[in-house]
Amino acid sequence: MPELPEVETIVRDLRPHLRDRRVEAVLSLNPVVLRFPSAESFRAAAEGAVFGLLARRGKFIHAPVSGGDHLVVHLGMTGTFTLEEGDEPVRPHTHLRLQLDSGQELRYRDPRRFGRVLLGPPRQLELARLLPSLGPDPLDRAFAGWPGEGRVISSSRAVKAVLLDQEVVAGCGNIYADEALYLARLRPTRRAASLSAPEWARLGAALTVVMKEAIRRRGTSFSDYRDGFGARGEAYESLMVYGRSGLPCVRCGRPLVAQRVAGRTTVYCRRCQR
DNA sequence: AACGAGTCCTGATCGC
DNA sequence: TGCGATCAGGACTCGT
Repeated sequence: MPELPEVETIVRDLRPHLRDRRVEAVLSLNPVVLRFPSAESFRAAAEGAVFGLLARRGKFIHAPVSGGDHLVVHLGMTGTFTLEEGDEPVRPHTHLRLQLDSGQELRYRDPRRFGRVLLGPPRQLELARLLPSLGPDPLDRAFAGWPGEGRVISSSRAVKAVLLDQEVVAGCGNIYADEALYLARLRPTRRAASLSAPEWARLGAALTVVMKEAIRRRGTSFSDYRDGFGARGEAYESLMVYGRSGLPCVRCGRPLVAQRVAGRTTVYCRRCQR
């Protein structure tokens, strides 16, 4: 599933290629993935629009266009957002095709349709609750020291559940929550309120480390993820726990265990994570 | 407040 | 070979 590193990779890939590109035509649009506005309004606003500089907010791709609107894309579980040549075959489940003045096409594809597309002024989308409010981003400079010098997060929820809450940390999903907890040597089932300030600081630092390392490897491809040009990432090989249930812990050699926490499959080491 | 369960959805995998 | 069951889960809603 695309999380922060995957979305960041896509944004960095596409940013220089989309800048100043004009949308010649909306070649296809599946209304089921369009949360706002109507298909008619989308077409009217998109055609002729010129892209500015792409940005990422949590797991959302924000593509500003002339006139102040943002084309906002969330990839859900299986979404891809790629720049392809116009004569490339259109794959199944392609829900949006924008023809650009470069002859290329910007394509949004999502077999499982958990993702979404919006177009509008970002502030208005937030006020209308079409976009959620997001917590601090592990890639921001301001994230250093999260959750705050000497601060803790008082919650009865499992610390894993807290990491998956986009209002607490923007961009963290199941893979990197497990990886960060492993790096910080914290058991995912721990009640958040039981973590000390140094443990929180460790976790915050671990989040930034695992995200940056995954970006360096251009994201984790274990199923559907592709970068902005349709290629796979190679972070899967460097994962310490995710997808490694039953395999030896790289630190102590004991088999990693899988357990459902906060409704998600969670993998950790019973010895190394306390 | 915060949990679990249900919902959406398709493709990969597994057992028979 | 092929079929049905199961599982994967981000974000959201609803009931407890």
